[in-house]
Amino acid sequence: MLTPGQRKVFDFIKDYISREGFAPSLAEIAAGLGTSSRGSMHKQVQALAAAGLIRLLPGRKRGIELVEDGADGDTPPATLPLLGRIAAGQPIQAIPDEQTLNLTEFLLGPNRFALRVQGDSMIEAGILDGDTVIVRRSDTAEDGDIVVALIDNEEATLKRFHRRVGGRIELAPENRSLRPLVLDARRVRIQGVLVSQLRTYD
Amino acid sequence: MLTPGQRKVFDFIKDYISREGFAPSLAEIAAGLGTSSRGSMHKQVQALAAAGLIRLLPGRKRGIELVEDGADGDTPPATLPLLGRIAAGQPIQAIPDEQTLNLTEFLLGPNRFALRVQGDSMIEAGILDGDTVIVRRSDTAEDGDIVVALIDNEEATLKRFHRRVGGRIELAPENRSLRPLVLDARRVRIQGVLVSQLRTYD
DNA sequence: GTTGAATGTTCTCCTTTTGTTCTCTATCCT
DNA sequence: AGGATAGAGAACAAAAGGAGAACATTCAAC
Repeated sequence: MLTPGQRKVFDFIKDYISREGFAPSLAEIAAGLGTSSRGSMHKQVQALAAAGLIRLLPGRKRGIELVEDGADGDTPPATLPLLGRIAAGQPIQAIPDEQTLNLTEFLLGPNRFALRVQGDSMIEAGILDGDTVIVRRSDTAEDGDIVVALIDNEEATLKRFHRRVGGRIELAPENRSLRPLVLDARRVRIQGVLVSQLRTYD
Repeated sequence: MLTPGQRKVFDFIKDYISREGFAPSLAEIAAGLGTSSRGSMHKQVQALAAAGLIRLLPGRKRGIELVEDGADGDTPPATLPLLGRIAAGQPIQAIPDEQTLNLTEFLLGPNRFALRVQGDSMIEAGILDGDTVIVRRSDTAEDGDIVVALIDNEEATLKRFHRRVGGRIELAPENRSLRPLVLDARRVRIQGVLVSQLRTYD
């Protein structure tokens, strides 16, 4: 296990290299951590090399290389630690009985598929252009579900589903600047119900 | 089996390590559990080591290592079929060279942890109350990143990060009815950068 | 080449943090 | 009552790591 100092040095080196394309000098590492001792950084860097996280080219200026190994040494798990609940203005509160997030059971399931969303029609439901949605195959839906529907066997659309009187169906976007569609049920074929949504920021 | 105290200590240690990247000191564990006795924590930690859940490096500061759970093997693929792109008013278009969505590489990675979001402060960024976010541990951020920040070592918050003149930092909610915070950089500690967001509708 | 600034290396000295050990108490449960 | 569990707090020693100096090398400019 790394000490706090080693951890900070290692993180700094990784950031620096990805930002600048070459390794930092000891003085730069020190400055990056708010100290001024090159000697101290030398010790830290030696410790990191001993831990196998970096490789040193002794004597060379900026002679630090990252050891390319899976990651930090840990294999990425199928689960992520779920630290708790974050609410503005409060410390992170642990969630009892729920310490890990199992992505598999969280997102996977029978008859599911994914779609990439294009457009802003569901923006007020928090589904943005470029998001990925996971859909459970189903030809029926509950009132209020968000569904993937095929209109006239032609156009596909992601909308909120409502039954209307007279066997009509409303497909409502979540975007004030767009109009809901109200259609005869025969023209609408439900293809699936939205079960989850995800987005990456990389 | 673990005693309640041991359980809490163990959970705290796991969360701390995934959040900070290094092990907590006994005093920090105590504070995390709302007590103040390092001596008592020392006993708990010894018991956890005896139970084989952690490994201790005697005498070392923060000398706690998590024992890797066996059964690691490889992460199961965890993929979903990616049918294509859905845009209102068009048929679903296949995305060339991208027929499956690999959730593992999409969401998992080293140094990541999850948090459940409470509140509407990021609603205009499409992050709603109850969503789960995945955060990459980092103590630095780029301008415009969404970060988990600790203010005065006390309050945690999820906000958009901007550097301001004079070494000040702006933490901006994505909600027109809330005000951005502008704080001295010394009061703000970045804990991680948002890498993804997910939501389920079950 | 020569040269000089940049940079790695080694040491010594110190401060602060932190593990360790002990003693005393306070609960809780059977 | 008696044991298991755990908190408070004090005292001590070791570890981590910063400061700063002195020296050795590297490396790019000349």
